[in-house]
Amino acid sequence: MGRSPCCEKAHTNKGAWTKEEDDRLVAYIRAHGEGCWRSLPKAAGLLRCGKSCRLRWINYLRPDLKRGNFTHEEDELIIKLHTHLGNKWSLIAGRLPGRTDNEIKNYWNTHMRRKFTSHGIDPATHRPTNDQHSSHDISVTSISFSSVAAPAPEGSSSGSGSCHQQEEKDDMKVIGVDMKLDEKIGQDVEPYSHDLNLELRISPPYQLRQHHLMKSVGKSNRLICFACRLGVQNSKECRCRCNGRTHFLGLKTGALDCRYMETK
DNA sequence: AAGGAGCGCAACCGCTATGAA
DNA sequence: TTTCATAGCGGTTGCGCTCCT
Repeated sequence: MGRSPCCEKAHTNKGAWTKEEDDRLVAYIRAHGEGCWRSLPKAAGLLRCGKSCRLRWINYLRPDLKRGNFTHEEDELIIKLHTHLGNKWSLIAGRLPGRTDNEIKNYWNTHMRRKFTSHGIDPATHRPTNDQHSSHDISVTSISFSSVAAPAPEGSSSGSGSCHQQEEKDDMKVIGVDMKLDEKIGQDVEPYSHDLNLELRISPPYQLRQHHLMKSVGKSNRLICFACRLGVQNSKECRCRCNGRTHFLGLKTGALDCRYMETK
């Protein structure tokens, strides 16, 4: 037995919203607030599914939405957050005021993904697609994007022959991809002088690097639980009661502990 | 100028999480 | 504890627009 439909599909409109429908939805929410989405369409006089109303409001009609192109700063932040969160679009959107998860998802799947792949980088892993190493023996992957065309440092192009191609129409450019073996963990890495340097350290299981990570975070040596590393400190799954730890980029630091990043 | 290909984005679908009864 | 309704999320689809031949 399947789930009952969220609305009577036979009597609901689908497809693009009309101006009149938008106006009705906005007027209703302004008057009554975001209440029960299921009952909203009927109350607002809309022949729409509640789910559809919710999507329309969140993704398009909300007054605090920022429309228009993504800025370079937003680009960087999206890359940074995607490195650590993956396809958690709602979490990423939560760090980008005025942007919706759907917008960011679309932007990633169209613009960013193409830029990554055109430079020979897997957008899912942020690693070179022709990477010959297995995942367990790579510890550092530095992917740097810059709006300024700067010469790539010598020897920084391993694994990505397309990094230096100039034919890219936009001004985004991969400066360097650097991979180092596991024994490099903890060593100082000569920084590139770029606008942004993302360093993703793909490492052995968290506990093995606990001491190093605690030092880098500058906190006590208390172990944090799995729930906190996922950024859900206040959940009932929390075993360590580390609520309220410092935020970084608005994220609970625990969420970043297993793979941390540096920006320059 | 016409038509096909590719792209971008809004919207939908199916699933999971959550909370109330 | 179980069941069910609802909210929310991520993946996917489809349409309209632009570009290219």
